[in-house]
Order: sequence, then structure tokens, then C-alpha cells
Amino acid sequence: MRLSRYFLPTLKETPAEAQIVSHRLMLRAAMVRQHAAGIYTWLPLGFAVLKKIEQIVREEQNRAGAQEMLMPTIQSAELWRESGRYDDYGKEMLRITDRHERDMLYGPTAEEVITDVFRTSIRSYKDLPKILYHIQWKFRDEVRPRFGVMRGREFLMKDAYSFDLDTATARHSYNQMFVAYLRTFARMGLKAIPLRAETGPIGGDLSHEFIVLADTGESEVHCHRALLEKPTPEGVDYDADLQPLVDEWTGLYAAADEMHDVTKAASLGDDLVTARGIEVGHIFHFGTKYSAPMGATVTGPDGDPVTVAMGSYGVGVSRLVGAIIEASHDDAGIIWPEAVAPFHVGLINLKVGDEGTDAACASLYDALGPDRVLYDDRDERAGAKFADMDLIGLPWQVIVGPKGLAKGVVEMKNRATGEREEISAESALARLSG
RNA sequence: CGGGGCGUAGCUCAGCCUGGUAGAGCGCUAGCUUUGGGAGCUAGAUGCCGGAGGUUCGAAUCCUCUCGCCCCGACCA
Repeated sequence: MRLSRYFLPTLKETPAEAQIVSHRLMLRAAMVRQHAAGIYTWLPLGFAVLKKIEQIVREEQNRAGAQEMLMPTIQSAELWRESGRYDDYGKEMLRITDRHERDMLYGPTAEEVITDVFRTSIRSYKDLPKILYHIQWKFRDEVRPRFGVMRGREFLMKDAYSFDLDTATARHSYNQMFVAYLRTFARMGLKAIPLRAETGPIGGDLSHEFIVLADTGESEVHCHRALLEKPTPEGVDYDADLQPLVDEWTGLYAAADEMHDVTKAASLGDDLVTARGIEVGHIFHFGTKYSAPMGATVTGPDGDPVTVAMGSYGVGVSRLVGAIIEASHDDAGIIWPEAVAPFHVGLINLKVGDEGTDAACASLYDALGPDRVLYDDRDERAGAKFADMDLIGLPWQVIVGPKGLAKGVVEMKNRATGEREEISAESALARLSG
């Protein structure tokens, strides 16, 4: 993409409403604009990142055996009355009345909808298990939205739902999602650790939240050092028994502040790490909480109806955009992990109008392709270009100017480390294409 | 939902206390000079001073109401 044509209204100064670093950088880097409290417009650069993250989530869900679908944002209140949540949910639910005076709502989650789809479609235990998911906008009318995109009222979430014959088999579905989450966050360049979470009225130990470590995170977490060093599971056979793998990850001490056991933690000694984090995922098994009141049953092996056991698994897709920035930035701006970067490389033409420089840039641009490179072909001063490029944080910068070209080199800069190297355009190209 | 703060140019903000012709820096437009880390000079354009009501000869400024946004606390992907 040529920057001269791209919609990238970066800001030199920080808008007053932004307090935390990710929010500030997202506004300055022209990723989002605030529309109302907790509601954002995604500009091209921010949208590109959102799509990258969404795609990683999708790939890992599919790999784990979940199937993508799409449920509506506007839902009927009737279903929510069936589950009993229409009244329970309170003011966080945005309620709408349509022209026929029917009660509708903007979905804050989709247990009711998916349970309804399931019960009208699945009759036999032979059709189990199933994991279905969608990536859809949600609305929760938070009392106090804040932290930009990390705690908005409108947010993009991946929510998956599992259906099993009983709790024992449901555990396998749970484990599949557990492992999928480990992989999902790792692929985004994040250190995410699973913490045992409150399970509510259902009880049991089947709820975990996934916390991304970032100094500016909302919650304090305590965990065993070894958790931070554990390698991401590769080549997972999702049909195999995943329990040993899950046990490996849950066997080590890890707790958020509210679940923190000081005595137990102290016994870890030097292995105890206390850090801050941002919740980016939450999985739980809730049994028949919705299937029972809504009558989601299948015919079991013995011919009797069985109320299915369910679980739900959420990833805050839009929140991740902010969380990644919180975890990866410096004074100059964002530092995108390669996997989620909106472009792989930023090409800086230091002297637009200079024949040799223009030609060298054009050939690099053509070779790398418009999807991988953002080419700053604007007639701006070098300093402005450097500042903008650092701000938007593409992993690589290739800086091309007449001085370097006279020596037969371009400058290649690694955004994360700041390392610069003078190499020929050909070798830069080779490196970036690899 | 309790407590606090702020709405003035695209952005950051001054002016308000003590009422009297709407301001600065950055950005934008044009020209000249510049050009390897957010240039300099010159000339411009830009505002229902968040909205409504009131007090006053006169309101950005004082009063009342209202809308919006932010921050701190209790709750959440």
C-alpha cells in the first residue's frame, strides 16, 4: 500500500481522553477513533490488525475441531426469558423494542441462541460432541467503559459453545479449547497463562481465564516461574487424550489476586512470579445451566432423553488489539509481533522526486507486494516519516535514500530491537521475502 | 451506581476568578528557502466558546437546567 493513498491520519499529540498507553497509541497511530463512550470506529490500520487476530483465532478454533457459524447481534427477548436471564442480566443488557413492540436485545453473549439452534436440530447422542463458534460483535452496557478498546461496550468476541452427552466427555471439549487457547495467544506473540477462575454456582474446577502479561494490566497475577517458560504445544492431536497436557499447565501454581493463596504461593520461594496481566480469554464448563431450562436434550444410548452438558469459551478479539500493544510498545510507538502486524515492512523513501531513490523504492515495492509493504511515498521530511513509521510499529523498516544508494545500500531496521543494517537492496529483499 | 473533573479552531490548550470586538502552538492552504529523526520565513483559511434558558446595556466568562466525555472506587471478553 502506498502511504500517499492510505487513510492514515496519525496524530502528533495525544487526544486528552486517552489515559493508557494502548489507547493513546491506537488513537495516535490512526487505528481507531472514538465514536461514543466505549464504542469505536476502526480505521484501516486498526481493522487490518483486528482481522489478523481474528484469523489466528479462527485457524486455531478450526484446528481444534470447532466449526464456525454466525449468530445475530440482535436477539429476541423470548429466548432470554426461557433461560431466566432476561431479568437477571440487568442494565448491562441493551434492550430494544422493535416497531411491533416486540422486546429485542443486542446480544451480550449467545448461549441462548446457540442452545435454541442446538435443541431444534440435534436429536441423538450419536451427533455429539459438537463445538460451534462465531466471531461476532457484542454489546454490554458497562457502567464505566474505559481503557479504550480493552474495555469497550461494543467489542468483538469469539465465543464457542460445546455440547456433550455428560460431564466426563464435556471435559474433553473443554481440554480441546484449553489447548487451542494456549496456541492462539502464543501465535500472537503473547505470554498468556491460564489461571483457575471462579466457577460460580456450578462448581468444579472447570473454569480458567487466560491472562496476558503486561505491566499495565488490570489484574495482579501470581504464578510459578516455570509457567512462563513452557513451550507452546505443537502438533497436537486434538482427538487424543489431552488431559496430561492440560494437567501439565494447570499443575503449576497460578492465581489471580482474588484466588491467591498466600501460604501456598510462599512455598514456591524464588519460583514465585508476581506480575500484572490482562484477561483475554475465559473458558468454562457450566453443565446444564442453559440446556435444562431450555430443554436441550438428546436421546441417549438407552433411549431416554439426556440433557446435554455445555461449555462456553470466549476470546476478546478486539481487546487483544489493545492487550498486544500494552505488552509490546516503547516510547516511540507500537511494536507489532510479526503475526499480527498490519504490514510486514515499512518502506521509507527519503527523497521523493529523486529519480534513483524513486526507482529503487518502486522496485522493492513491486517485489514485496502491496499487501506486505506500506510504502511511504509521501513528500514529507525524513523525520516525519521515521516518526510515523516507528509509531505504527511495523516489524521491519527499509530506508532508502540517495546517500545510501550512492554506496549501493539501503538501511534495514528492526523495529523491536532498533538494530540497523546497511545492506544491498537485493539482500534486503531476500531477507524480507524469506 | 457513588465520588471528582473537563467541554473554546482538526489536535494540545490559554482566556473564565474580576462580564466589554475570539487567542497561542501544532496541523491545514499558497509561495520561497530547506531536506538522513516530527524544518524556517511570509501570507492565508478555520470557531452556533457542547446545548437550552436566565441575569445584564452587554455573557466563552455569572446563575439554573441539560447533553457529552474523562478519571477514582464497587463489577466485567
